[in-house]
Amino acid sequence: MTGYEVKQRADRTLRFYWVAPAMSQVYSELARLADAGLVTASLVGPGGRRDRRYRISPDGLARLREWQTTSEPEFPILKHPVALRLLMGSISSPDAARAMLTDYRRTLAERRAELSAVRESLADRPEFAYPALVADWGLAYYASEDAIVAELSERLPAADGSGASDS
Amino acid sequence: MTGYEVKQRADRTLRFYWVAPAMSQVYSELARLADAGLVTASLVGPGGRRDRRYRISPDGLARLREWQTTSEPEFPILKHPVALRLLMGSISSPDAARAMLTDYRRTLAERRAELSAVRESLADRPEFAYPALVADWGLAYYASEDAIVAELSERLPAADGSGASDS
DNA sequence: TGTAGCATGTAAGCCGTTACATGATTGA
DNA sequence: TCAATCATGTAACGGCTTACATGCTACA
Repeated sequence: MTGYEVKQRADRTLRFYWVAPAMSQVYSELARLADAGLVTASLVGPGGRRDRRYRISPDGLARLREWQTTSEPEFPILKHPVALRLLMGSISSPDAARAMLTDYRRTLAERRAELSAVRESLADRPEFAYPALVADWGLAYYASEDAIVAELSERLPAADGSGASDS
Repeated sequence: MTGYEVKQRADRTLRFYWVAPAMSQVYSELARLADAGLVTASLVGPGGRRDRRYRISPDGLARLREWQTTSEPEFPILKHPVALRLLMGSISSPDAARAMLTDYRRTLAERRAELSAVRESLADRPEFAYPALVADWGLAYYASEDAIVAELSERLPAADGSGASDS
């Protein structure tokens, strides 16, 4: 794949479980991997274009496999701007918190639809069995997130004045 | 609070929804906030120790409130090393994937117990109503995570040779 | 002929980490 | 008296971002 294609692939699937890397990072990382011999590059394109097409090397595949099965996975890192704001809900009004949660459910629904589309494109394709499992994982996460946020919204105090104290 | 106390607080609650910052970051960030006038520092301690105790300033509180209610929260960022490895499950054996998921459920249970303890310490304390809501959010997440991982484990192909192809 | 998409990079900077470095207080 | 905990910082570096910069190809 070219760097550009790697970026497209990452935007399609990787971003749900990791980060969608910037183009600049894709290119610099690919260059580092090539230096380390973990991928090989070839210049391609009819008419001698300077597109670089990368392929994983046997060494790279071995290292990837080793990383995958031997190294201990870290615990997932979550950075949740909505939960972070809710944590300090007491400095503002319950209504502000409620509105924020409602908005969040909306964007959650959009994300869910995007991942659903990915999941459908993976159906009945044995070569994508693992990506399909992971997509289902993501969909389950979004479903549970929507359910708990709905519940939390209801548990928020009814509208009255404004913020109480915190410590 | 002192920087040290801020760090302890972050380790106790913030780490479930964000990151547990390194001590060094707590101190440098506190210094930046003090420079910006968003917190005020006072030297304290019997006998003239040089402990710095910080307090949020009126300006800081106003800015925090503004950030909380006015700024649009980003969508949560998840970095999930287990999902990332599972995504490429086809380069190794289903058994390796199964073992990884089993391990993950174990550490998930530990985390869940830790957050449960925090949640219990927050019970029946109206001043911690919002932190309690957020703790319940986290507990719901861990519960759903455990359920879906158990299900995915079962959907993994039964043991046979080793890895198939991927693309 | 112009614009959207394909394609590749460099530079500066932010957020967060680990490693390094220091010192006071409490209590076994 | 020694170890754990409280307490504060600096330096180097990693991963990732935004801004900046360039040029080709397909097609409306």
